[in-house]
Amino acid sequence: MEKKKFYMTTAIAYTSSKPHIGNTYEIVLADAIARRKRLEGYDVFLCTGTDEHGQKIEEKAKAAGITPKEYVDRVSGEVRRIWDTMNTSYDYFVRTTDDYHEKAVQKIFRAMYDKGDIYKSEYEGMYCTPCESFWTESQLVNGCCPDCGRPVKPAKEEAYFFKMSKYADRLMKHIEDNPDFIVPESRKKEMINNFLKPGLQDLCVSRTSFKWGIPVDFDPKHVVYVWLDALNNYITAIGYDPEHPTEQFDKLWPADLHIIGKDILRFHTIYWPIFLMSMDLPLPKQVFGHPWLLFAADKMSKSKGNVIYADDMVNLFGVDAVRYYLLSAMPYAQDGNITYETFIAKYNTELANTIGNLVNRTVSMANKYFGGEINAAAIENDLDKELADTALDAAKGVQEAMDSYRTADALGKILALAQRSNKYIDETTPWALAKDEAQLPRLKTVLSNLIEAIRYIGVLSVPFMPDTAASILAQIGAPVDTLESLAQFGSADARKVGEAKALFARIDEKAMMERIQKEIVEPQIAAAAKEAAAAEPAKEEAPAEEEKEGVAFLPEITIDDFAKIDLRVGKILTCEKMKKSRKLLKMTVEDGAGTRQILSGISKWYTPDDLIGRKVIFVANLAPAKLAGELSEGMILAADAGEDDVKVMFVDDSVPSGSKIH
RNA sequence: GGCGGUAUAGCUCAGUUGGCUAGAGCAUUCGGUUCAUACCCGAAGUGUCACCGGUUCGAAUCCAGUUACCGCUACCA
Repeated sequence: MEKKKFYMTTAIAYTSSKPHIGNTYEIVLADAIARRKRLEGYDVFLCTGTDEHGQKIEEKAKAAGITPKEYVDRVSGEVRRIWDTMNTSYDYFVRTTDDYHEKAVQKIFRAMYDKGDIYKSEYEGMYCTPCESFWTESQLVNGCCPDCGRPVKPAKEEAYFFKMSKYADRLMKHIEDNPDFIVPESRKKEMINNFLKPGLQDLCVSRTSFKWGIPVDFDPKHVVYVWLDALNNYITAIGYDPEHPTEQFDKLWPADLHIIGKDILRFHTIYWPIFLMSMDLPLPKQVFGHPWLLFAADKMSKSKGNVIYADDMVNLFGVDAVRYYLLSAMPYAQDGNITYETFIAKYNTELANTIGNLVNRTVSMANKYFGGEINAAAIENDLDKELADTALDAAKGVQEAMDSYRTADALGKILALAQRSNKYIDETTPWALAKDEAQLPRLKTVLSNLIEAIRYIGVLSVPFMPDTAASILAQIGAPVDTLESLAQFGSADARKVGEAKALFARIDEKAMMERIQKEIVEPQIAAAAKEAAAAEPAKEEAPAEEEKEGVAFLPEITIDDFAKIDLRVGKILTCEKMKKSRKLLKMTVEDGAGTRQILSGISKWYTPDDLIGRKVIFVANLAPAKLAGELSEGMILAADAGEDDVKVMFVDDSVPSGSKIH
């Protein structure tokens, strides 16, 4: 009988910098699901890869003094190395700079154009380079990108647009008809309420402002928008070609599961399905937007020395321990935490003490008492029955949990079996049985049952901790690792077990924390400080994302241009939080001639009390604008004082209101 | 402002369609055991299940409102 196919993908990693452990979570999650599906008998194809185009990369490469291709080759290689370090069993690694991908995307673009779904028009607005996004004037925050807060440049370009609205109704219907299309549920609501219900805007799908992308073949000064480029990896990787159908594509598509981070759900549940509709291709069956892994609920940041990289963790603790943590500590629909302390605690109690020690003590006893000879498991009393039931329950529970990709629940079932097995040892006291010749048959049964329970643990662990599972199965001499062998407790034959070998060495927390401090935290802080100190554009190492664009200056202007701006000193007379807005403060400012109302988006950093009575500089001749229903007649000057920090420019109280600033 | 989510033991979290004295793991205290990686097993707990009303024989669970935090989104100079 032919095996049922299961095509799944991860998002492709953007090659702007090395992925930290939060990014790595995704491929490990996907790998665990893939391995489990294989165990269940599916013909699984897991695809992952790297997303390598875009202006951001073009600029990073320039800063590094190499070509974009050299740059992405390096980062893509690094991504792949980490994926391999994590022992992930992807079947294919796609790169958006691969020749076949680029050609296919060009054909897809042309087909959409020919069909009338893509049309040529003009795009005008403010452009944020790092975010690769256009913004309207009104979207800007303090004249900067609302997403990242960095400066934007005015830009106008001829561009191609995709008619999103054409397919909106069909997409809405699809989402309604297929309740499992978007999971978790809460994410689905965000997509429907924020995008589909208000109505979709046409999407700009080409750029002329930079070169590093896939050229539109019939209009080569344009490159294809990164998302229209990147999303198509899911079909080009398996051989999609609009002109020449391939057997592999016909077999694998539609994808059964796209695993992505919750932050890019919009692209995968709105744009991607619509692109597919335009191509007359079936939609993927499910998109799972997983949560993110956070460092102790704090954002990871190099300057704090708390960026955790997967390879560092693997060096310290071993690949399976890291996989175990990622897969067991993440809640299903909420962000999870990781700290070195919680990692070590979980490692010691669950892996070393509960599972590792169970295997070790059991195999040791089998060798000690019977030279490793054991029988098939046998149920002789209630204790045996309970152990067997727990094992069968674990097999069932893991299946159920994995049907909805709840790896934490699945691992919990495995752990529970290990705990029950340890208890079984206490209840049956093998060391006491060993002292009585007449009890030896019973002792053998006890050990055989234990080994059988451990076999369940081994087989069930295969998708999560492949090496550990293999070691467990080798130690107990169990050749089988199929799910069928778990249908009945005691299905493994009498045999000889192998040597006992510790699976997870216990960690001395104090010593380990000192080592981490010295080997990881301190060097990281030092490196960050060095990077910050070298305010010069970095050359060798790619600069950290945060500090990249901050110092870019705007184009030169003349003194006449400057003279157009009427800067004045004003005293804030009243100030209050605006009910309708989270960011805005409404204030009355004495401007020398009278008073005026000014709104400012600084309520995150200042309370009204901080401002009332203070003198500030404001732009007096800025065209009034209506914000959140209120009029703003000017703009208070404030500085971006750092990442997510704003400081208002206060003026000495001796300066009269209305004073002009030169 | 709109939409959504979360608030449960010191910590991290489970709690399915409302049903007995509200759970698990870690940490804490006490007891047991010695095969094993100073490990394992047992016991003891502590909770106004965010707050306030309501529906119900009965609510952590359903409904209305309030507060706090988070996410998405929006025309916030």
